[in-house]
Amino acid sequence: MEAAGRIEDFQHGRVPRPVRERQLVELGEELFAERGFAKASMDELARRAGVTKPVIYELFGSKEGLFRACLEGLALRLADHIADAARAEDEPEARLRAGGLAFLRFASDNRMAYELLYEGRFSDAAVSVRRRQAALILELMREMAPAGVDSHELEVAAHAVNSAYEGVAHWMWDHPDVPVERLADWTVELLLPGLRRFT
Amino acid sequence: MEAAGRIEDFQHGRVPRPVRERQLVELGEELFAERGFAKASMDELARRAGVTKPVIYELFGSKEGLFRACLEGLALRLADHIADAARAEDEPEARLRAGGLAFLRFASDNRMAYELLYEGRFSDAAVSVRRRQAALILELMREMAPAGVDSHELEVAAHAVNSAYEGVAHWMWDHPDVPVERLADWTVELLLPGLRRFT
DNA sequence: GCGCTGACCTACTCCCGGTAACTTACCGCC
DNA sequence: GGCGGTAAGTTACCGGGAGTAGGTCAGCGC
Repeated sequence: MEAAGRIEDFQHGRVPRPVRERQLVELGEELFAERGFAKASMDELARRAGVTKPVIYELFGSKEGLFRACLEGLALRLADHIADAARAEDEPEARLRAGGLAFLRFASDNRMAYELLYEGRFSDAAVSVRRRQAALILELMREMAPAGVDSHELEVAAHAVNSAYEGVAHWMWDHPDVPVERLADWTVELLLPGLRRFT
Repeated sequence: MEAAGRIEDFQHGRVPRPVRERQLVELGEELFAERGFAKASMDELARRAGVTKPVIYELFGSKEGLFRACLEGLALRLADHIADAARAEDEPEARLRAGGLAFLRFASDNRMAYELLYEGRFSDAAVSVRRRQAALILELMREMAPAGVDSHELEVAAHAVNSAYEGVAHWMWDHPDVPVERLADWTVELLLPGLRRFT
């Protein structure tokens, strides 16, 4: 009987499936980010959502299914963020710098979300996230690559670039005092010379 | 009373703690490699070792404790493998190629062990493994870097190089037909130009 | 022989992912 | 308006795995 009504109250009682789904994904992202995959419990998610477990299992099939659904949104947000930043530039160097900076900013501002994306290399979910990121970079590179470049070599370069930035992100978390722009510059200086061949 | 006697039989009955410890770490590495951390069960390890669970918990405290102990050995082996290969060369380019090749070979020949090392970025165990690998590369780079190079920049480069190779390893698993030497060459060509500054 | 210590086991507890079977609110239709 | 049918949700459970309390049993010093 409160006038207030917290957000969750909107979803109390019976609600169409797609709404429940979005709500659960949202709460799932929070919970997984707080606790990590292993320590997040489905019972707790159910409690937070004001629902019982079978509802979640009806919608997502399993804990991993829910996790995938949560990753989906995160991965899309990250990829869009990077693609937008990179495509705003034309020159290869500016593209690399802008894309890399966007990535590092995302990792810096959404550390929990980022780590969620890569939790468990063994899980094919994380593997597919990495593949998609590399595919994005590959696409961006292909838009500028001259004809005659070996396709496999380009793919390998894309994977290497992607992972190199991941490594930089890890260093960044250990050194929060170093400005992200400087990191982006260093990484460009390291990678660009070897990438000139592809432009 | 069999003449045969499988290896485990040596450890049956009462045995000094350090021996049990080594045996459990060894069997643990196998089990974790087979199933991954999450799906490996302590009951099964106990069964394989011919011991009961409390023995394991007495020695390692928790499942994660055992996991750490297993990682320790793996990480050391990997690091030694790379350091030996790299230090056998003098020229920067040859070092990078040799070290990188050693890494890729390890990842190729011991995929399970490798993935074990990085299972779960969130787990601080994996994070510390990555840090140590980067530290090794940093050390190798420092042995050749001229004075006056910014220390932070060198560290970032080491992390980037390390992770770049991780990314290449992932691509490699998706393309087992491509010879590892070619991958090593491509990666050297990509990274070396940007590293010349540090040599 | 006697007790003490170190190696090991029995027999649990609790938590968590997952499920089978049942109940309730709502919506269209006569 | 009431009445079925279905979408939405619940209760009450199972199995398995991490972790533990407390007991057993062999050997060694004395």
